[in-house]
Amino acid sequence: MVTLEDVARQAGVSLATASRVLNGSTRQVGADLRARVERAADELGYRANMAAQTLARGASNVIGIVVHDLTDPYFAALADGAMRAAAGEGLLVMVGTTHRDPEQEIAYVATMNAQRVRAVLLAGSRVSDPEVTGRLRRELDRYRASGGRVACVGQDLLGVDTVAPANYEGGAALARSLAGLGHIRFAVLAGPPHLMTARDRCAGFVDAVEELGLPGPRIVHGPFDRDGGYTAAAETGDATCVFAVNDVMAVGALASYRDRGVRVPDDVSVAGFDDIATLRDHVPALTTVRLPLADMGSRALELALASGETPTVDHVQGEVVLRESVRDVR
Amino acid sequence: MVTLEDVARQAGVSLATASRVLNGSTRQVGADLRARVERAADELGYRANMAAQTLARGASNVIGIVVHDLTDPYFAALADGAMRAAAGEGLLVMVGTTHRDPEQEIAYVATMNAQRVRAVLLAGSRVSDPEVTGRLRRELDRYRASGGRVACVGQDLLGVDTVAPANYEGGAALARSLAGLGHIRFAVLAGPPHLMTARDRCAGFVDAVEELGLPGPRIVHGPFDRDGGYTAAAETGDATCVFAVNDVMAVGALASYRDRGVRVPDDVSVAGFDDIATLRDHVPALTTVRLPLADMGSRALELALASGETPTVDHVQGEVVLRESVRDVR
DNA sequence: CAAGACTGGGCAACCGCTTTCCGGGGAGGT
DNA sequence: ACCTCCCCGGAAAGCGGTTGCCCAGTCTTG
Repeated sequence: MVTLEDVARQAGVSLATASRVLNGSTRQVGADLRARVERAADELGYRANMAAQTLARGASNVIGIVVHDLTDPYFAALADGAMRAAAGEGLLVMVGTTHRDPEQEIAYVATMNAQRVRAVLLAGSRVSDPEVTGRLRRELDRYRASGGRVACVGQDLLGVDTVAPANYEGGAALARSLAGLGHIRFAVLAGPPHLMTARDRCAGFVDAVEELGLPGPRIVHGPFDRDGGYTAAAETGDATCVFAVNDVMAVGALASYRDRGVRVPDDVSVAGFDDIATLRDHVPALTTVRLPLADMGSRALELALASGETPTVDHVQGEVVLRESVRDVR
Repeated sequence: MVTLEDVARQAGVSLATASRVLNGSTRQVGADLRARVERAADELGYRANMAAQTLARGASNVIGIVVHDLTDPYFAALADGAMRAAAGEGLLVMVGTTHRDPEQEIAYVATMNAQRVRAVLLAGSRVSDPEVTGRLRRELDRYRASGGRVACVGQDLLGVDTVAPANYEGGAALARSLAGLGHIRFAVLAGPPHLMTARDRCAGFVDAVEELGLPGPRIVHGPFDRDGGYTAAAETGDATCVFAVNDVMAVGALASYRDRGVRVPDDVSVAGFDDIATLRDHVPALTTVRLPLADMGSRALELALASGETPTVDHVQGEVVLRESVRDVR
């Protein structure tokens, strides 16, 4: 393993000079020495040891991103946005996948803290359990106490910079659009009761429906993924319009109806949430609420890096996109 | 920032003892001191500084994964498999996204080397340019010279442990299946000419078609993504069966045909490659060649960590999955 | 009961790099 | 010709841990 000392010796200069040449410094180094050092480094195949550099500088150039599930396009898009922004700042990215286990999320914050990453991004829904949230907050505080920066994409529950998708408002806007098409009997594939994102989207939808004087939607809980949507879709009763709280569940629901010979949108209309890019070619095209996921990811990184005294909360509005999976029944 | 020294002082023990208690060691520490140290660490909110630990131990617990594009479900699945395996080994993951730029890939290897990661996984197709491959190899050699381990998912071109999907054979098997259904005039949406994965799949398909004595398929080049498939599908002429070299392109092709009123599979049959999970509910269901992506990712990590003197090459066979996007024309 | 084998605690060297501080030499000013 | 200032090179003190080694005390064991 080639060290800076090897390079310095080979070039016949001091450690200090070699360091200044190779790893940047405010100080100048004479042209001849500089060339000698560079040549030596090249010949020896020197690569700076970042661990040593981080230790000496007291600051790393790594950020951490903690996501629930990278194979879920929602998180992939979010992470991609954040990673692009990070690359733009010359930062490396360490990714932790919790597979939806809140304990894992806490553990990852501790780990990222140990890594002394410059910032941590928490992507993904909070859960409603205040005990878990409390422990997460404590771990975050511990991290921030030693100079770490944190941002979160999701609910503003952690007292940190947050990019908060307007889940409630998005659900409500969608409900109003669907009611505007003449739908009256709704059902919601509501996901898990403890997941805030699912809850907020569902609540916005239900409240809006009720404000319009329509009968309250039938709520069907279940997992937050494709299979959850598939299963839950079997219990939507006589609803003419079904809202799945995310696109992946909506696609599951569509598959379920298809398998059971229920036509969409003729027999039942289906809408989702997120507007996942990979799903845009689905047939029938999915009505949904579009969220600018990549922007949200990069925005979260910006917030984290810039974070000042009082946390900033950015509310991101979704945009209802009507497509052929819902029918106009007026 | 709380250091081990702070903990040791607060607990009234030496640095060595505190280290042995908190960060593991073969040496025993008496129960009372151990308790004192643990309490002090907890009170102070101590987190070991991994940079220091890495430096002192001379080995980090981080691995690097370099992918082309995380929002492409192919890479997401691969990365997820590798990350699960890494988590099982107690390793952290640093992810680099090249956005399909080979120079970026080389740069990331250098960076991962600087980070002294335990292993680097290179996921994704090689390109046919030998100059670029040569530079990548040199960078990898430099990394391995200092004890780094490397594995690759893709073509066995780097002289490292490799998980090699049988792209050529998969393309050929698919061709034989499709010909078996009575198809005669084929077209291939072949992706970019320089991308080995695209090339191999295409070559396998073409060779198999010709071996069967059928007319050579029409080859349409274009980008490796959804839009590439969409555009290329406009030029498939009178082919009755179209092979897109990956699922994402195939979905683009399906969209193109739909937009132009060409019915699939009635007017034209379409097949892809990879069997992307997110796309399994597509309508019509896509005929494809299934690759066990998550397993390939975790396998690559295993290979890298275990890597011995001579590189191992694992060939992974794909499995043809016939679904409704192709028609039996016999 | 003495001697050797363990146990467990602490000192200090070291991991590889950054950066402060010091000093020598050349340029510019008077 | 002398002084000052600036420029640039090097010595050395950290950064926060790990670990080899020494040593005192306790446990066997003949």
